[in-house]
Amino acid sequence: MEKTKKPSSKDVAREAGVSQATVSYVLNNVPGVKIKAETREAVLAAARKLNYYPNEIARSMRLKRAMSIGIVSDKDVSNFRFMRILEGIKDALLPKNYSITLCFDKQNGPIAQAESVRYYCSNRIEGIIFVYSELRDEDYLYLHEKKIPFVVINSHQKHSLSNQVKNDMEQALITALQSLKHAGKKEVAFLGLRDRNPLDRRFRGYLKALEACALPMEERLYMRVPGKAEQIETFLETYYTVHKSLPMAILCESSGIGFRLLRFAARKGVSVPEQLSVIAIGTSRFSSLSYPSLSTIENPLYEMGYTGCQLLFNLIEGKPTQSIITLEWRFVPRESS
Amino acid sequence: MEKTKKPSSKDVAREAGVSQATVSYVLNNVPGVKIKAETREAVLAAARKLNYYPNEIARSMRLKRAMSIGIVSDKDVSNFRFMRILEGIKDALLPKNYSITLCFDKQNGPIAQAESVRYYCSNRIEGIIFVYSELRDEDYLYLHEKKIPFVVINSHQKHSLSNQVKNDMEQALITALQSLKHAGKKEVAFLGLRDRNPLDRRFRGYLKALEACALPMEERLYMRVPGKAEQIETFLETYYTVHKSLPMAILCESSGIGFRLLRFAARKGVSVPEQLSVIAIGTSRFSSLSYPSLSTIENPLYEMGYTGCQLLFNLIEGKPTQSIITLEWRFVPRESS
DNA sequence: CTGAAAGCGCTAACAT
DNA sequence: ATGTTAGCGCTTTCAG
Repeated sequence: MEKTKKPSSKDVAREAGVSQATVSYVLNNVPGVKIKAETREAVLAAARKLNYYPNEIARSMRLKRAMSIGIVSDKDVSNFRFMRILEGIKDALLPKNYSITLCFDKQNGPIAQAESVRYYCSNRIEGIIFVYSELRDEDYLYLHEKKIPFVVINSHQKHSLSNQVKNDMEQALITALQSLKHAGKKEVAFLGLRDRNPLDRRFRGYLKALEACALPMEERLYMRVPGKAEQIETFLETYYTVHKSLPMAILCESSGIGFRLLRFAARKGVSVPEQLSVIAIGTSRFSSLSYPSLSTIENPLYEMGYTGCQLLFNLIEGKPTQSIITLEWRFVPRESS
Repeated sequence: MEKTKKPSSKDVAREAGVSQATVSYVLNNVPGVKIKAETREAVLAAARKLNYYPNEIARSMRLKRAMSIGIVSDKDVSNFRFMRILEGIKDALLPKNYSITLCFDKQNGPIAQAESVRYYCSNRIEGIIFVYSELRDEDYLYLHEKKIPFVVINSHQKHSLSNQVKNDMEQALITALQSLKHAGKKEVAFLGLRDRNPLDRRFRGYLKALEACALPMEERLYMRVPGKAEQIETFLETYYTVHKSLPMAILCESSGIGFRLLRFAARKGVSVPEQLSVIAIGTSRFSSLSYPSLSTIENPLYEMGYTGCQLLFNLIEGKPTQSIITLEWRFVPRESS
């Protein structure tokens, strides 16, 4: 791997017949420094000729900024959600020319020894974004105390501490139910699993939305299936045999359950959305691929990444900023409603 | 965000009453430099007292090494596989104190303008690992020409070019079928989808393995279902009604299909593995969670990451190295076989 | 065994 | 409008 030494800004300066400073002024478009069009051209030409790339390390060193931020994520986040959030982060980073450093924090052990924190201390990164990874109270405290810029992007975090991008689905739920009501559906049922606590707030959100929309609230509309997702089919089968029909509209706890319901309806010859409207809570890669395509209420993943990153930059740059940002879920109507 | 300036090695030196050089010698354990135990202690104590972390940027600058490698991955890799490979990479990186920089290469456009290459040119990374992302022939050429250290970790790459970690499942398939034969299974069927080209090599591998094991090769054992994974159940239902039984052993194209088969068997009261042995091709997070747990033939994901990273380091450091490494899949017997 | 000093490539006062 | 120069924090000859 015979390395031909890379050209430095000095080389460019010599080639263009100017000083190193001028090269820096031109290449960085330093505001307040006027350069004659002629010299500017000469510099750019020289840089192109030598195929010059500024050495980011030297730049970092001089600016005393790492030009990178650390991302630590839970291993079990689905790739789809993680990537979507990353895209948001990346786009917020792009104009700043910052890079992303992946950190592998061990779940156990004090955060002071986590890779992300060590990277921060050794100037490899300027701040940390925790994506869907659980932070303990003492971790929050430590990060604050050490004045480490950080942001938590997480929908399941229990308490509302600072530096957090949260999300709220109440409004989107109301919009969704409202649209069902306008379509003439006089009742909206809820289909989900009973034994899964983390998603319980979806059921509670549904109840609140029912109330807000003045839709009937009755026990028989709460289709909460014990066991695992596989039981949904069996449940529907039984329900259908007993009632000889399904509710006019069903809100599903997750898109997975939404797809199951669609399949069931197709098998029974129940037409969607005429006889049955289906809306699912949650973002899925397949929502628009099913037939009929699945109406969903989606987490603002991209925005969570984008906004979270901007929040982090405000912290890094010491700008005043909100410490908790709440983003709204979106109702995305498709063919099934 | 009031920054209290971080201590430098100079501060540590002053605190310990030694020179900056000595601090460097001690902290880096420079080979060939003997330090009196007494001064060493003084330095370490001072470092601890000041809570000193070496500035990695300055270090990079001086060493002219970025101390980071770039990872570019296809967005559609499942998180499970990607993370497993990353763990391998990470572990290979750990003793070297290198970090991982995520690169977002656009699929289209010349690789010369991809983020990974730009990062390399500007000294942010020392090499690139492409994980499951398609590289065109001209990309290979470009990377070689520019002498950029890179490695491709990819099972689906069509042609065998250089700098690649490939994998081979032939041996593992033979081991698996052999074990079925020893368990007294006189025939092994294949269950998979017909209309999916990328996995076709699994079926071909199965045929080869049958031959190697001297097991019967008959059309009726090739259960290749047209359509999508959902059709598997219907297919099995029909098959079972017609034949009144299932083959004694079935090799499944993917773990998803394996789970479907297990469920079907349970429903029909077919005991696994006594009446039916099941083995699936592919790594899954759930293999050991089903009942009975699913025997699988697994891609060496972790090793692909680990070895790929070592290969990259050989390239970076200019050491002689194999340019293509092939890793073997593994047969992991569990309860279902 | 330890210290003094040079210098990596860049930017930003300060000069001119 | 552009050049001169100091120095970011570290490693590493070279001297002692």
